[in-house]
Amino acid sequence: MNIHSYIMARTVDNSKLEGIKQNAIKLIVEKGYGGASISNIAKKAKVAEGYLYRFYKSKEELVSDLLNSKISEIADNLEESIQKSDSFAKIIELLVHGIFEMAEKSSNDIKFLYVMMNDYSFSISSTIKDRIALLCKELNEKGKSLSQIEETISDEEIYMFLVIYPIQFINLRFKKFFGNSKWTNSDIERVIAICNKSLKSN
Amino acid sequence: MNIHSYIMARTVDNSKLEGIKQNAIKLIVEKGYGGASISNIAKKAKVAEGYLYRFYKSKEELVSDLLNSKISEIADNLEESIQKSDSFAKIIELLVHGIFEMAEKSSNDIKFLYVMMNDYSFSISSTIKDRIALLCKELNEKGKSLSQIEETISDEEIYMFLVIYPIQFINLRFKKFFGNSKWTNSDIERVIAICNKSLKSN
Amino acid sequence: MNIHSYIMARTVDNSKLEGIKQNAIKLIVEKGYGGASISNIAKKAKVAEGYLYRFYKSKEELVSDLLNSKISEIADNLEESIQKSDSFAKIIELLVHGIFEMAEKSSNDIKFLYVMMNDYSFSISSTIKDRIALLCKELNEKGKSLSQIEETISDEEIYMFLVIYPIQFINLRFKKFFGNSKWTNSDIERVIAICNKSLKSN
Amino acid sequence: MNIHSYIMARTVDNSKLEGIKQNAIKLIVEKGYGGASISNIAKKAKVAEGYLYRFYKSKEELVSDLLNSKISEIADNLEESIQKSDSFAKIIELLVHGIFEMAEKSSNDIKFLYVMMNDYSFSISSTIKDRIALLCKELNEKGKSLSQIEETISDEEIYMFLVIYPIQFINLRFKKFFGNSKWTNSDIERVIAICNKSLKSN
DNA sequence: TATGAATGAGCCTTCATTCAT
DNA sequence: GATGAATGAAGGCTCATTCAT
Repeated sequence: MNIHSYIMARTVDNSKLEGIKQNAIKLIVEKGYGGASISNIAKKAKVAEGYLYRFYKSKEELVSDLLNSKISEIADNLEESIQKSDSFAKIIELLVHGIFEMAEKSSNDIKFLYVMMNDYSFSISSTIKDRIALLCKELNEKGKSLSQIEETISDEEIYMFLVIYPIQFINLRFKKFFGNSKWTNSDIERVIAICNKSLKSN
Repeated sequence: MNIHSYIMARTVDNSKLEGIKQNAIKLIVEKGYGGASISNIAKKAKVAEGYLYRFYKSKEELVSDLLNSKISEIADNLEESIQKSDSFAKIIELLVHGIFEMAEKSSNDIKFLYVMMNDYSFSISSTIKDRIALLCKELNEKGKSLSQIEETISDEEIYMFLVIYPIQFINLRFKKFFGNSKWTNSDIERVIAICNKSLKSN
Repeated sequence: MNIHSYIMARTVDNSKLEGIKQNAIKLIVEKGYGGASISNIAKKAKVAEGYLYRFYKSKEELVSDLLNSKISEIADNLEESIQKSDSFAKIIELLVHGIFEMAEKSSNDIKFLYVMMNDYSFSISSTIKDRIALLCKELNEKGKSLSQIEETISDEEIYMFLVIYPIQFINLRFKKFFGNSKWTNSDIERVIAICNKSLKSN
Repeated sequence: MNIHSYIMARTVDNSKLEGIKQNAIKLIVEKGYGGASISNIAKKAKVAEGYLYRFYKSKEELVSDLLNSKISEIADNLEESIQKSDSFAKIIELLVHGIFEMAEKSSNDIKFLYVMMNDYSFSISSTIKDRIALLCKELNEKGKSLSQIEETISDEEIYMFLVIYPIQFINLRFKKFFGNSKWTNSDIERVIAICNKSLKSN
């Protein structure tokens, strides 16, 4: 095997794996975990049923990995937002925009996150949970040291507003609970404003 | 047949249906919709598998009814809170306490609500959705007429804070995401304070 | 209990049993043996499910009895036709008319007979089978002694023409295999003519 | 993979599907549609239960296909008999022999046909029904143009004698209604003679 | 007598998973 | 690597039958 074919193989491979992942997410969102059969996922990803088992040893592992990887994206987003900013307001802005971008780019991803995070049968790996908790703590401390967030705010509340609130908002829109689906820039600004108002010291 | 046995019969009957409902909720929370098999539900409820079909014509109907009935409890709670109060702060207080009480009385119910509301494969009946939207609107108008909530607040945001936030908070605790499970009275007061701060005019 | 109520009871009783029988026949014809559930039969007969088991110890027994009783009607018809006639042609005429009348009076009965006779999972009691065979033999002998049927005709052929042929013809019509459903008097005459032509000596 | 194993693979494969078909037919004949469970069919065919669903999307489809395919054999038989013959008597001879051969080769097939054709819950595809009706018409016209069958004979009567009569006769024998099971060559000749006598002009 | 609640075996079907090719 | 035939456990659901009332 020469370099060329090696690169080809890798390319083909990754696109196939990516197809599996995306269709798994899509089907789980649409039909739930039980409704997303391996057979359907494979069919939509144009891959043989058995192929999937080269990467994951079970359906559960596939979904678990997917959940952890998508949550990690949120954590990455959080981390970057912290690193890139010097004020608490800036962090919120970056983070919330980041989450909305994720929703814009792939609505299924954010729906998937929404569905899977709010569940007792699947759970996020404790490593990632710890990472997120730590980032919330760091953010909280930073905000307080800058006197930009209220003293009484807990790490948990940081998480509630910066992670849960945007995800819930976006999915409420997807579900058209209050009629309007999707969102405008002013909706995003509004979410940012709410977070600011709720957390910041006055 | 005397009165006693009559009452017994009725009691036994209702307790069977109640057992089905509660064990369905419990199993769905623990294992998800797919993981909660009719066979398991029946076994735990100490009832024959087929018996369940006297009340519901399918598993889906059972779960749908359960979801709608639990959501209705929240709506009832909301409605009562509005009726019993004369200030916006009082409404929030009653409502949030009501939700925590529900969680206290039956943690599975609030977990079930959390799991099922955050899902794309099951949905709340539009009647109940409309009812809740209307109550949020009413509440918003009332709050604004009393100048107790900010002018920019939407009905949707009322819903986000008064319904979503408490449910998310409670389940975050159940999941021990930030270490501590359960909650104290001061946690409840804190949730109320957050809602007030976030919504009220200043 | 006085005579009046006794008669009443019997009357009610028989009508209920009759309802069970007729609805069983109807449902079996429409949906097959498996599709005719005791629950459905009872519902249509306006009787409790368990009531049926006062008369028959199983669903199979019910259907078996029904089959034998309807076959017996054919046998009775055959017997009467023989007794009432002095020529072979007259017998055929009476018998065929009798079968068409049965179909006219209750299409379900003749359909039921058609469905159940052509089956390997249910069978006619050997007593009735013997009775019919005997009647065919008697008829054959009578026809031959009168030199009205061909010498080579067997008892079996008598049965094929006098019982099977009319039943098959009627049901072919019910099924509209050749377009036309139901029949006219001339269709009946035609069946009689065919039987005569096929069996009689020339 | 060599040619031999290739052939083997194909053989095994077809034999599995064939096993499913034959055992389905056998069990339906023995126990009726409801009594022939997928589980039993699969067990007898030495195949996993689920395997069946690679070929048919439901039990009903399996049985429907089987019925239509067996009826088609009769239609093929009819068609060939017409094509190969120049006289009406020859057609009858070929056709009746063909049906008896089918019964000889696989008694279950003819029993299955007998059971399923005489039923109101399953029905032959209208395409095949039309084809048979057309063949009967063709046969009738041919016979009449040759002055070999009576003017009054209808297409329906052609069907009654050439298709129904032999099938009914064979199954009457299988059921030993008149004692004797199976048949001899002279029985076959007798069926042919009856058909001729009944239909032909004199 | 008559009911219908309650049972549980068994049905059809789906689907995660394995493995020979 | 990649396929998809084949498996069989388990799922939802139906239904004949029993029995307390």
